[in-house]
Amino acid sequence: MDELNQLILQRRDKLEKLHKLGINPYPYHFDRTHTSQEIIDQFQDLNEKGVSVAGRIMSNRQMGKAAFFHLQDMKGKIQVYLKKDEVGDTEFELYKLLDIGDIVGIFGKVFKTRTGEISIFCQKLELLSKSLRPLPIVKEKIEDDHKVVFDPFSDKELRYRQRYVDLVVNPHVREVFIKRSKIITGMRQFLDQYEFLEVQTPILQPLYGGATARPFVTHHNALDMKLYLRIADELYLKRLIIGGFEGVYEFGNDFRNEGIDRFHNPEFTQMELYVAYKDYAWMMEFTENMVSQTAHKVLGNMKIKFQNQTIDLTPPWKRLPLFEGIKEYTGIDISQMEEEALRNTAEDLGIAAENSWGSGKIIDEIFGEFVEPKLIQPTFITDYPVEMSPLAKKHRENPRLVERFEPIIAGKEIGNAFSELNDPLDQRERFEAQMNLRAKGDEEAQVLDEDFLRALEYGMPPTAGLGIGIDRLVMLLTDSASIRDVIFFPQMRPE
RNA sequence: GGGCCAGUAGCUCAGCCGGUAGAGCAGCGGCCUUUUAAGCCGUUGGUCGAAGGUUCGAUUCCUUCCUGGCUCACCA
Repeated sequence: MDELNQLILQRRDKLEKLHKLGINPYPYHFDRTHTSQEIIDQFQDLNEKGVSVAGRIMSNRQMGKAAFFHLQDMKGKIQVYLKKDEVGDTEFELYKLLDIGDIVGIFGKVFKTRTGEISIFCQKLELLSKSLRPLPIVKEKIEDDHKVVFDPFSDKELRYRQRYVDLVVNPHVREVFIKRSKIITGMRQFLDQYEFLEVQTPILQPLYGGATARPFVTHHNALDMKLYLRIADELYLKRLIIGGFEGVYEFGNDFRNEGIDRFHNPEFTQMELYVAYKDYAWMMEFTENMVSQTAHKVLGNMKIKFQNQTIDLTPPWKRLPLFEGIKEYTGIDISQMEEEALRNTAEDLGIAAENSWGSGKIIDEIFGEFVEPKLIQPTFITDYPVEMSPLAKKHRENPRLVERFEPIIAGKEIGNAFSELNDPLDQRERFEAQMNLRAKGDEEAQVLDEDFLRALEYGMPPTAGLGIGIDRLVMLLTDSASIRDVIFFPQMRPE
């Protein structure tokens, strides 16, 4: 508990006075007829008409026996003009006990002030919730048609810890999260056109799989067993394909017990999709259509600005096989190299390859260092080495590769997809190879899932699968530099 | 985990080659019945992130720690 400072004590004092005036500072409901935005949009029709609005007081200018203040609701702000002659002594007393941050309801007539601002001439004022804690005051003015903000609430630590305050005083933050919601809705609408089934699969799993990452571990008391928070949905969604659903998707949170930085939060959102009888080539087209159409729906454009770069999401996106990409950006053809040669090449390129790394890991490092950051425009990197992708189907033309792609935009992968491995014997071998890596000390190597293999043995149709990192996509479409700006409550150390 | 930077009033920030703190906004009091970063006059408010050290004296110098940001490493 922090101590009650003077400002809070003053507000508690006002609360007492309100009680003494017989006013309930926390009443039960309020009937509003319009939002702030509706009044502004429909001013021609509403001028001189009675309306009621509700919202939080965000500014206050008292001038003797009259006052102006702004109310903020979900859609914006509207000015209220109040004068003592109109509302009477009692309500003017109430007004004087109000603070910025209080939530009030107003009945009044729409009008335009002398300076031209659409406002409400208050006839009745009702307190809906007394605020006891001072909000950061952010002042702004319109200059040359754009908004100038003074002393914005900008301390990142405070903004993340008290996101509720951030949302109240920083409209652009609200916008980002509205867009986030629209992006997810847009994707869902796109997916539903195909009649895919939206499903939920377990978050608490006895075995974790579907990705290479360290898990969070927890314990179930009644069953007295270890459980893991999922690192991916993949293996359960494929079980559903085996069960006969021919298209399933899930928006869900995955949990990875790894570092935190501006691209990583331990808890993040992913959309995974699996479609029977399709392959990764089909999925590439699907992906570029879904992302570009969602962007168009939310932003009205397929050309977007991201960190001072212009990115064109219009399909088709470039297809670039992994080895060709590495050749293009390093001049070295590593496609035929064995582990030893790869290791030497990596060293020559200045990458300190650790002993536990297999060839897949080394290739991934070279790619991540020399190619990925250069891929600003949307690019599908395709055809990864088989060791890097234990759940992907071997390439139809080259058994050393798998049919996999990652969509890369602005130098960051936003997803991962493949023709799903449905050969149960091959899958068992791949799992075993992973177990060997694990035995060598690779803590992120995947674990063998006997039930998943049993499911595969019953037969899974040819299937294409896709995972899209929703947080990264939202960053891209909202021009946000940090994942913390697109997650309401990013992980923080306790205060 | 490494490197760099930051933490001073409710918010945004000054100050600091040592002498126990300032501004703007907010708040409080006064004037003001169409203002808009309203204005004018007055005024309250701080264990200067925490602990230790150096010193007659530390917000200022040193050490350690805490929290956060950026960045590198690992990863989606």
